[in-house]
Order: sequence, then C-alpha cells, then structure tokens
Amino acid sequence: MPTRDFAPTLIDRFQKQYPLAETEMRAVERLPVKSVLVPRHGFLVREGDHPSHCQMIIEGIAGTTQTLENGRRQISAFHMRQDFPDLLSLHLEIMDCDIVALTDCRVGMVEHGAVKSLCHENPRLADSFWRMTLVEAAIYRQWVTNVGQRPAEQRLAHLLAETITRLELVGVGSRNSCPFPLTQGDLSEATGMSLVHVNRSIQSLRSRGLIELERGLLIVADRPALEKFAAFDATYLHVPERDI
Amino acid sequence: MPTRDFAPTLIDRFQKQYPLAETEMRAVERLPVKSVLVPRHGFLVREGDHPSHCQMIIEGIAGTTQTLENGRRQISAFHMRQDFPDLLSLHLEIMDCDIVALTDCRVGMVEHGAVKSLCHENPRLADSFWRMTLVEAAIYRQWVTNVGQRPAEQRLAHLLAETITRLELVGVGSRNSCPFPLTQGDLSEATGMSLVHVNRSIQSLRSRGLIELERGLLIVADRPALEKFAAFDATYLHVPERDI
DNA sequence: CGCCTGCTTGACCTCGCTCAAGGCCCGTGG
DNA sequence: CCACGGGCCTTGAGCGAGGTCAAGCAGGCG
Repeated sequence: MPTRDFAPTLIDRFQKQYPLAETEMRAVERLPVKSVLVPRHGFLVREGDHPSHCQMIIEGIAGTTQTLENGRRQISAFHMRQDFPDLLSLHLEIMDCDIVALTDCRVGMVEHGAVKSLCHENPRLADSFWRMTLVEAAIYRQWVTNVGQRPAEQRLAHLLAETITRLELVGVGSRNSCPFPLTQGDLSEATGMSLVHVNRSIQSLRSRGLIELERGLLIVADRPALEKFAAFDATYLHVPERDI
Repeated sequence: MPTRDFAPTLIDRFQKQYPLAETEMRAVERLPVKSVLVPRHGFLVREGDHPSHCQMIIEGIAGTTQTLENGRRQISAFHMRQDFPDLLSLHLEIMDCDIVALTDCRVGMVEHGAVKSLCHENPRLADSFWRMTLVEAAIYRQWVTNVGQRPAEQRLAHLLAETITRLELVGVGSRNSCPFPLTQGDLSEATGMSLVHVNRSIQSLRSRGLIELERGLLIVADRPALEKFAAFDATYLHVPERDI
C-alpha cells in the first residue's frame, strides 16, 4: 500500500531538522494523503494552474521547467525524494512554472487545507516547511551562479556533485554512486548547454577520471576530487550538523 | 528621524497582500528597529555570517552575490525598497552568499527574536513573510532561465523589464521611467555577460527604440514593446490583483 | 525484425569573450 | 581656475568556447 510510505518519509525529512515530538508525528501520520504515479514526461503541475494540493516526491526525479516562446526549455531545479516541488503553491495563487516528471515518479498528494491546519497547529512544522523553501531558493542561487559563470565542464561537474550529494542525503545511492536516470538531454536543459556539448563535457570529465556515468548509474570514486574540480561547497544545502 | 520610515514602509508592503488588522499594524509599529546606512560596495551581510538581525531595504539597491575561486562574481538577485534580502537568515543558520550594497543603501535592522515573536503572535504576518521568500525564489527561477536560455539582448531586456516593474510596484519611479543607479558592470555580473557585450547590447536596445538609459535614469517609453521583445510576463512576481 | 530513444562523432560557424585603448564626466587638490 | 586622476562608458580587433547541423550507432521494446 504505497500511501503508507508517505508519513515515514516526511517524518524522516523533518527529523533531519530536529527530533519531532509525539504529537507532531501523530499529526503528520494523520494527514490524508493520496498516492499518485506520474509517468515520465507527465506534469505534476502546470504553469498557470491554481493547485489545491501539495505534493511530496517519494520516488523518482522531477524538474521545475520554464519553456520559452522559441520552444527552448530550461530546467531550473531538480526535485527528488522528500522534496515538495510545489510547496510554493501554498502561498502563491498561480504556478509560474511547470513541474515535470523527468523519470517515473511516485508522489504523495495532500490538500492545501490539511497542510495549513498542520502548520497552524504545529508551528515548528510550519517553520520547517518554510525552511525547505529557503533551501530550495539557496539552490536556485547556486544555479544562477553556475549557469552564469562557470565554463561547461565545471558547470556540469557542479551539477553532478550537487545531485549525488542531495541523493545521498535522502538515502538514494551511497557515497560513491547513485542511480542516475536523467538523460544527457535533461542535463543540457538544466545547464543551459547544448546536448552535444554536454556529451563532450561528460566524456571529458570521464577522461579526467572524475566520474563514471552510464546506464543510469553515476559513480564518483573520488568525491573530494570532483567537488574540488567543480568548486562545489555543500554549505548552501544547509544540512544540519548532525548529518554531516 | 530615519527609523520612522520603517514601519510605514513595511506596513505598505504587507498591505499589498491584504488589509492589516489594527493589532497587526500596532505590532509592526512596535518593532524595535535600528536604521543603518550602508555605502556602495559595503556588505549588508557576508557569506559565512550567522546573522542575528534581518534587514529591510528602505532606499537603494542591494545585490545577492557569490564570488567564485577565479574571482568572477555573479549577482543572483537585486533587492530594493521593501525587500528583506536576508530574511532567509531567520531559518538558515549560515549565510551562503554575500549581500552587497550596489548603491548607497538605507536599511532597517530588526533582531531575529523580534521578528520571530511578531510571526508567532501574528500568523498572517508570518505567512506574508514566507510568501516574500517564495516570490524571491520565483525570481531566481526566472534568472536561471534568463541566463541559461536567452541570447544577450533579450536577456538584458528581460532584466530591465523586471527591474522597472519591481521598482514601480514599490513606488520608485513611474510607469515609463525609473532611477537606475546600477552600472553596466553590475548588469554584466547579473546577466553573466561580459561588460563589453552588455555595453553593445544596451546600444542595440537603444537603437531599437526600446530603452533610453543614461546618467542613472532608465526610460522605457513603450513598456509593452520592451516586454514583448524580452518575452517578459510579470506573473512570476505574483502581484496581487488589486495592484495590477 | 524494425523502430525509437538516447548516445556519439565530425565539420563548420557564430555569438559573445578578451585584450587594449580612448573618451567623458566629475571630484579633488594645487 | 585649471590639472589630474579615477570611475564608467565606448569602440575596435581578433579569437575561441560552445552552438548548430547532420549522420551514424547501440540498446531495449513491441
């Protein structure tokens, strides 16, 4: 029964901040959740929507995207397990971006009303939700810098370093490898590079011995080496001390 | 007495969301504020800081910046009147970016503790603060797309369209012009373009008749024309209906 | 078996970067 | 009052990182 996964997954996320009180756990467990499967390329939410639900990703990777008039598309964020890609809809009436499943996704949906009550009755959880959106914003900042300033290879390396770090934090993959279901096309949309150049940059990173990447598996034998090359510093992910 | 400006300015900001209750206004007016002048190139906050205050900009323009190992700097956000550039420090222990005065800035500082009490006693204000950070995130998303996908001229045009729109919303300048104290160097750091190319792009926008820009004044005679050229759509600024 | 999706490679071209120098405005000091 | 210097803007010339176009390849699925 997939809905069963929701509460433990969310509780785990909260507990990364601080130990939850009994009442808080109970409240989370009482949340009415609807479990949904979104196939790859399906939309979790579309630009212009006025969502009445929030969604937490339980499995899979989604992306926040914006499509320009000329058809070019930018992925401005990746969302993975324990992320609420559309938490913003709780306070912003209208979606200003699409949220797309980049792989098949399993998602838990909760009505806004339920989330709002949860927040009002448990102010610490409200703060925790708020904090999630702040970390998301910190990641956006990094992406602006990444896309704006770094040359192709480092830009890609930074993105990969960030992704493996975040996946490890939510228990997907291990320190040195993670499932990596994204295509080179996805990476090109996320980095603002052409697909061809992504391909060549990957090969270059491979030949430097920094990454191995094939068939949905990313291996980073030497994380510090990759992070050094990419000038990646995980501070902006704001992982509480005890988890480092 | 400059501190006097603080409460009205903040109340005005809140009122853009919804009419405040008497008690909420009183609470805002009771906030203990310290007024500070930050000269151009001064820091409001530095990366690595653990701030104990939040700051609202009353006058001037600040920027969120990140500096790379090679000395290149990206500006990932502009902050202006009524913005709280470091509101995130309320929930994130450590700053992951610098906040720099791009012009001389007048700023109101409030202790975290005071803001937190305000939030706990006035949940609607808390939501309003949260919402501010969500709009900020929406702007980051746009910047990622802008820097990642748009060619130079449109990228610059989009940034200018956003800036004049935001300034107008907070009562700085009018529909067709605004004070524009940023240098071409600032614009180059914000767009990820070289200074030289910013210069040429500005000239090109000028010759298209889309903007006039000199001596600290930006004139946009035909806002729709600029917005069309830049594919700028203000939805992502999430301005409540009644203000449109 | 054949198709579709995603990866790879080659050739060519261009947008935007770098380097370098000159001009303008304004504030400061002689 | 003028000389000087420092920001900031402007212009020219040459180059290179990365884009585009086009084609071939490989693996998984109906």
